Amino acid sequence: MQNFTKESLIQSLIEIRQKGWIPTGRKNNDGGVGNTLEDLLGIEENNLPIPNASEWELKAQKKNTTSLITLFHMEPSPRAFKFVPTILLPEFGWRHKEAGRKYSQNEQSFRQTINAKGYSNRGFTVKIDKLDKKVWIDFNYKNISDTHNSEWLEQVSNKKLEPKPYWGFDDLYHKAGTKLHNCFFVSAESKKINGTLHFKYQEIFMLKKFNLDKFVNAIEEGYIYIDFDARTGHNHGTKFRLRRDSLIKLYSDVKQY
DNA sequence: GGTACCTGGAT
DNA sequence: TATCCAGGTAC
Repeated sequence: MQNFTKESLIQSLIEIRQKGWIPTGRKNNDGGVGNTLEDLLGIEENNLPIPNASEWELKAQKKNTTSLITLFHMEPSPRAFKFVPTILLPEFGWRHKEAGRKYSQNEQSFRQTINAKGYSNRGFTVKIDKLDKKVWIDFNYKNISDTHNSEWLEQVSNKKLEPKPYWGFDDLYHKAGTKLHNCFFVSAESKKINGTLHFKYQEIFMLKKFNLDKFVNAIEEGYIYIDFDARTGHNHGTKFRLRRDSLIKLYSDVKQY
């Protein structure tokens, strides 16, 4: 991999911006805007839990989306329980919308995008305990809305989530500190040209000094979401996510190029 | 092949 | 905003 410095990254990103419309390098992949940016920088695809380019993490996002930005992936503790594949998906999951069509008849889904502000309509929420220094997941069937089908309501009624999935502050600090300390955020316009998705990279933000206290406070105040994203055939992992404005606020030093 | 990471979405 | 969701790789 190329050995980037801050200066060479800024230069490369500005050159990419000057190229204008660039075809996606990943057809049929929602992550195309980020993958294509990595391709242009000569970064090989990997799943290593480290910054993309030397000490710099890269985030890209389509301009016209309201989707959340993923900070990182981390499965909850205790790891031995393997919460998502052995508990949350089989015991609390529901029939996938594409079961019997795109997927098998038995395809289950467990997707929850939740924060500390309140319970989702499937009864899940994020809790934060500053004394025990952990973020944990609660489930309470009393908070389930009755809009769900009776089969699922029956399945989870009176069910308890025990033990609670959690993330220790120290683990979160280590993950965020090593992966997110410095970051470039790049936005891109997108459109199809002759049927192929293209991106035009535009705003370039240099974000320095990720602030761990602000990170925990953002979880507590509900600006950071925990996003479970599993179906039977593919667990995409459990993510910590937030909106663009919230991402920028987590850094102490922000510059736009 | 299961699990846990990576890159991100639409309505 | 809430509730759903995508294609990849390492081990």
